[in-house]
Amino acid sequence: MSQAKLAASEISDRWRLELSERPSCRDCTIRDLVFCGGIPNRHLADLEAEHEVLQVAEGHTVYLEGEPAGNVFLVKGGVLRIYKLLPDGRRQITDFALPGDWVGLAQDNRYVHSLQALVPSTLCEFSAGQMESFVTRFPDADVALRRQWQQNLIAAQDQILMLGRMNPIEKLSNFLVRLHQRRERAGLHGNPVYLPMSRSDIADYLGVTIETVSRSMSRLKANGLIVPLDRNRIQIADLDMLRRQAGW
Amino acid sequence: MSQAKLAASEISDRWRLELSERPSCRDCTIRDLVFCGGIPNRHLADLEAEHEVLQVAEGHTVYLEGEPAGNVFLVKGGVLRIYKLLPDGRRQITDFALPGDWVGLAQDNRYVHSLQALVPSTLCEFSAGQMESFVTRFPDADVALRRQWQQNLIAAQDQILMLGRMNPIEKLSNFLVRLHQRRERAGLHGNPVYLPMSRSDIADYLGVTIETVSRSMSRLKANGLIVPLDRNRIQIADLDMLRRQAGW
DNA sequence: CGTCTGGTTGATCGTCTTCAAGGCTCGTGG
DNA sequence: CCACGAGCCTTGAAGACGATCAACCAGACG
Repeated sequence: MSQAKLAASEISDRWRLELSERPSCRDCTIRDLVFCGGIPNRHLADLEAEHEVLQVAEGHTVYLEGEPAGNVFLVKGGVLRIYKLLPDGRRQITDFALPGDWVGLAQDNRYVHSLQALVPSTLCEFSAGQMESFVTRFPDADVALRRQWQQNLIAAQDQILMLGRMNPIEKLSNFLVRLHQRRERAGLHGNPVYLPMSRSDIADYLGVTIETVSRSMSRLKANGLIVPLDRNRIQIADLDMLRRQAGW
Repeated sequence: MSQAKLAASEISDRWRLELSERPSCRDCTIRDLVFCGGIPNRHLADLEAEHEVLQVAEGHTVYLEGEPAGNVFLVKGGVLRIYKLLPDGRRQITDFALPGDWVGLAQDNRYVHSLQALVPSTLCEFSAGQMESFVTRFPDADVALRRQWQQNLIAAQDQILMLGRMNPIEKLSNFLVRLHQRRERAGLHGNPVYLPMSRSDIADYLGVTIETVSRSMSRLKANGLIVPLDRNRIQIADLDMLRRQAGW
């Protein structure tokens, strides 16, 4: 088993799949979303041979900010939190990584943030060299990859506006609307919105406390904009109004 | 004159330089900083022919969020503010563009933010087609450009942490330290820090009010961390302490 | 059935915003 | 050369909003 290659502490919550254990890239559900779509079918064997598939358990930290970098990851399934910490422990979640997202941003060969699985997740793992090789061999993959980075930057700028200039109600509305539209774009239906993350995660994403998240949620509910179904699922009752509050 | 090509309203504060008026790319002071460095000397004539050089006056808006996009710009000289607005007029400055920076991020062929000159500025203007052509012809330029986008994303994540989790003193410290190091990296000396922007710009960058910026500035001064020389120049007296407050 | 965890709600506190006044600098005109 | 005014910045006082502290609730699990 491939698990034998890994350190003892990692065995339980992180392992690589052997080639034989992996479904073919041909059947990958997110292939069209990402750069792999830019790689012709006849080269799929290359693609499959030149990356690992990593399976991680809930709560597992894939990498920590400051660790020596080298690999980039494509989220194939699951949800992960991307976050940064201040020395005293304050945490800011910069994004939630969903299927189709790239993670592994590094500077001076160190990861610039930490990555942790919120639910059991599957990641395609590429070395920097492999990535470089792909983009030079397949121009379409290059274009797709650049577009992906730009998307990330656009999303980051939206979040900057949200954090800098919105009040908690607007922040939460914005968050729900974006989760909604992200799922719609991925071809799933976005209503009800599925929230795999805890209130504490939402708080650290919105730059407020958990109590404020809770109160804002209650107020959106009282105003008839949302109907919480359970802890992790929220029905949007008035998308237009929610959108307006979110600054759109 | 090239000014004749432009609409009357634009004549006074925006004009393109004729080829003959422009200094050669060979002598460009920022060439090594950016993708142009990836274009061999023997192809410099191509580079020069395939872009415009745009000169804009202080206060001029290069483009507005939502406008039809198409061109990207490389800042050659000057300082500009990149910002987004909420419907009710609240403004968030996502970044200040300095020489060597790329601007012109678009989605669905619309600019995703607005760009306005803080001081008279010079921009190299490329059409999307020209950029595409460059990156396919010159792999080094492609790599440099991708690195640039990643840098922008890293900076955006830093700002997300700053906006979400820091108090005003920490935000301002962070801002000053980053301005300092940005100048040092560009080969200039960063002390005293030069602040071409108004308090109102700083406030909209940090996500606070101008009064809070002013008070924080006074407090940093009272604590002996900085010595304001004049409105636009600040001597850093204790960089280490400032760094620590900035979360580093 | 009791405990534990995560979430909600209430009361109080502190910080940043808002509102207001005054100071500094610089350009303009007498 | 100085008076004046405009714009920008600073400082003070009051108020509001979100954080903190604390109690309580609901569901999961032993």
